[in-house]
Amino acid sequence: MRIATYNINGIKARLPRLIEWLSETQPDVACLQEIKTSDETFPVKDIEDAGYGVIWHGQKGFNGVAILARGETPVEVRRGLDGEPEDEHSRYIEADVKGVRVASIYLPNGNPQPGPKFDYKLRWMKRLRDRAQQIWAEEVPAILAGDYNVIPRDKDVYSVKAMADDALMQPESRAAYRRILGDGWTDAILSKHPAGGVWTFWDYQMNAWPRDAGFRIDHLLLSPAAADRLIDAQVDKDFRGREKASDHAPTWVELAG
DNA sequence: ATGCCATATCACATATGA
Repeated sequence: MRIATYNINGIKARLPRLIEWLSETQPDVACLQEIKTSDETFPVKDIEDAGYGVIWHGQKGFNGVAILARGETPVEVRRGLDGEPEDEHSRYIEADVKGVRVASIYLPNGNPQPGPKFDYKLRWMKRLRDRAQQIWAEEVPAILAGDYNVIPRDKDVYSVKAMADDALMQPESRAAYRRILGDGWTDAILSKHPAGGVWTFWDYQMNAWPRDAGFRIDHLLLSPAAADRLIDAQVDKDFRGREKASDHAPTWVELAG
């Protein structure tokens, strides 16, 4: 069973690419981020016509997450995180699908730092960890997948110097990510590619894609019951090079069974 | 400090992104 995460940077602009990716790679479950559309305007019919059931948590103009499942509709468990009722960003949706608990996560970018956006990022990461601990206590196979906007290690970025002041690799961002891993979650790409040099994002600017100047910010975190079934973890890098591509590439895990 | 590119919206200018 393959479970993927894909920040598509606008589902309307990316719809042909999304349908093509679903058709070519046939993921069993796909977590999307940055759908950038309201609940009312989500292209549910196009996705159903491609053979997928879907739940989504939209927002006009930016943010927005969804979970797709081949041949069935995910059973929603919750949308949004506790701890900050005034937070109206659509960044989290969670469902039970094909025997696995799956979350689609769009973690705040946090730039510029320092500042209120960075503070929001760190608060959001604490709220995510709180939810992850609740899921952990349920002892279900679980995958927390999405755009974490965190470069975990220096080996996960093309240039430490170029990104040194970016919110994505500040010590506080890394520490918050490490605390979640410290609770026992397995970073699937890290576990299969410990040497690093695996990118999931390439900026549209500064010729980043042709230079292969990327970094790793899209992550799949596995609970022990899911990690026990981990066969492979990869990036569909090819899709970053196509016409009208997202700046992220699809990233996925293959689980036994 | 800003633009570089891209997507979006009360669209020909501005917010957001990473």
